[in-house]
Formats: sequence, C-alpha cells, structure tokens
Amino acid sequence: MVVDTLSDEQVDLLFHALADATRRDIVKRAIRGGHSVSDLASGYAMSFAAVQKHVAVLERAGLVTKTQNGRERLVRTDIATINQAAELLDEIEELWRSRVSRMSDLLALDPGETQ
Amino acid sequence: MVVDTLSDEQVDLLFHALADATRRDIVKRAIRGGHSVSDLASGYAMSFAAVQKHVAVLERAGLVTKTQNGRERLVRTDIATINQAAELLDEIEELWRSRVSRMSDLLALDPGETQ
DNA sequence: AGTATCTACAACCATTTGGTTGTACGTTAG
DNA sequence: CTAACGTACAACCAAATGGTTGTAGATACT
Repeated sequence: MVVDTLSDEQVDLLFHALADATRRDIVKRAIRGGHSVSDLASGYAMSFAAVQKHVAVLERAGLVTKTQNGRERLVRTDIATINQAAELLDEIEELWRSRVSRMSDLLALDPGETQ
Repeated sequence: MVVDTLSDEQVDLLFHALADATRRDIVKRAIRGGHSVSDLASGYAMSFAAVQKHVAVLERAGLVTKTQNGRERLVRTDIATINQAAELLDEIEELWRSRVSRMSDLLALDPGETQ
C-alpha cells in the first residue's frame, strides 16, 4: 500500500503545487477530465498564460496530466499523486502516534491529552 | 470529525510550510517536543537565523507552537494541523470517488479500474 | 557584576514566483 | 486558402522566498 520513496525535491514540488488556491481549484475541476486549458482558464480572473503556468506547475508535480485532443490539451487530475501526498501526512501522524505512546511521554501528559 | 473551514490563505500557508524538506524535518523532530530553536538549528547546515525563519513559517501555518522555558523556546508539532492538511487531501479523493462513480464515467473505464 | 547563551529582528542579497504582454506554431472551421 | 482558435514559450516586472550578517534584549551561569 505504500507507494513512496518520492525524493525531497518531488515532495517539495507536490506541496508547493498545492499551496495555491487557484491550483487546488484546478485539481478539483480536472478530476472528471475533459477540460482544456483554455476551458479551465475561462473560470479565473487572470490571463490564459497565467493559468497555463499553474497547470504546468501541477504537471511538474505529477498532480495532473495533459493529453492532446486535436488542438486542445485535456487536463486530468492524477488521483494517485494526491494519495501520495496524503500518505506523507499519514506517516507523520503515525510517527506522532508511535512516539507519544512511549511511557515517558504518557507520564508527562495530562490524562485527557493522550488523545 | 470535520474540523475545517480553514480559509484559502490558511491552506496556502499550510501547504507552503510543508513544501520544504528542512521544515518537514523540523515538524518530525518537534513531534516529541522539548527541542529549543537552537537545538533544532544545530542539526542543519545553515545559520541559526535561517532555522528561526523556518520555525516562524511553521508557526504561522499552525504546524508548531512555541512555549517559553527560561531563555529558550520549546518547539512542538501541532498534530491537529497535520490532520487538517490530510483531511483536505481526503476531500479531494472523496470528490474523485463520487464523481467517478457516475454512470458516464463507469462506462468509460476498464472493469478493474473502478477501484 | 560580568559573561555566555538563546532568541528576536532588521537589513541586505540572489533567486524564484506569479502575474503580464507579445509572438509563433499547429489545428480546425468557413 | 484564410481566418479563428488553442497552445507554447519568451521577455519582462513586482513581490515573495530563503539565505546571510549584524545588533539588541532576556535569561542563566560563575
């Protein structure tokens, strides 16, 4: 179930791509696929080229893929990459769970703070 | 179980804070707590001030908190914020699941590709 | 008291980001 | 063929990032 060993640089690209509201919106809109870049661009108050750059950032991060369809490029979200990002956070939570369960930590915590 | 309604700006801060290997490492090291800023700084090949800035970025994102202890500031990871980030990605995955389950999508997918 | 340690913060700098406009090229429609 | 559309990419610009050094204030040690 663990897909990982993304490099630090790849993880940087991943989270950086997600750190922008427009890009997160594009990811959601591209889940169904079938949206061209200009189709996506029409939904935002910025130039086509700006949206094109956002899509490129998402593409570099592996969050979307583009497939040519005539003169358009159809954008589709790669849900597996979203899943990898979620797993990275799960790993941190797992680390938290395992470390907090040590006796020394439990003794230092208030009774209600263990969960 | 849903904790959300983080603003777009807060989500930006969250993912941006996670988009740096040094900061992700600090988050992991600060899970147990008890590390001062200079303690953390000694582990990286950069100045104290640089690490201090990284901690400030994490603090603004709500990923760590600092508590004064004499002349030091002890840094501790706020696991709830990590959880919020994970939930944001889960929401996207949920969106994917719900949309992909529409008939029009199912018809276009290979039998084994629906899960 | 005097010194060393930990932190905060300002100033500075090179690079990256996120936006713009303009140009060029492939593809579709008349 | 010509015109319109969708895309790619370069050049440019202001602002943010990620690093540095230097200065100053609190706290602890002897």
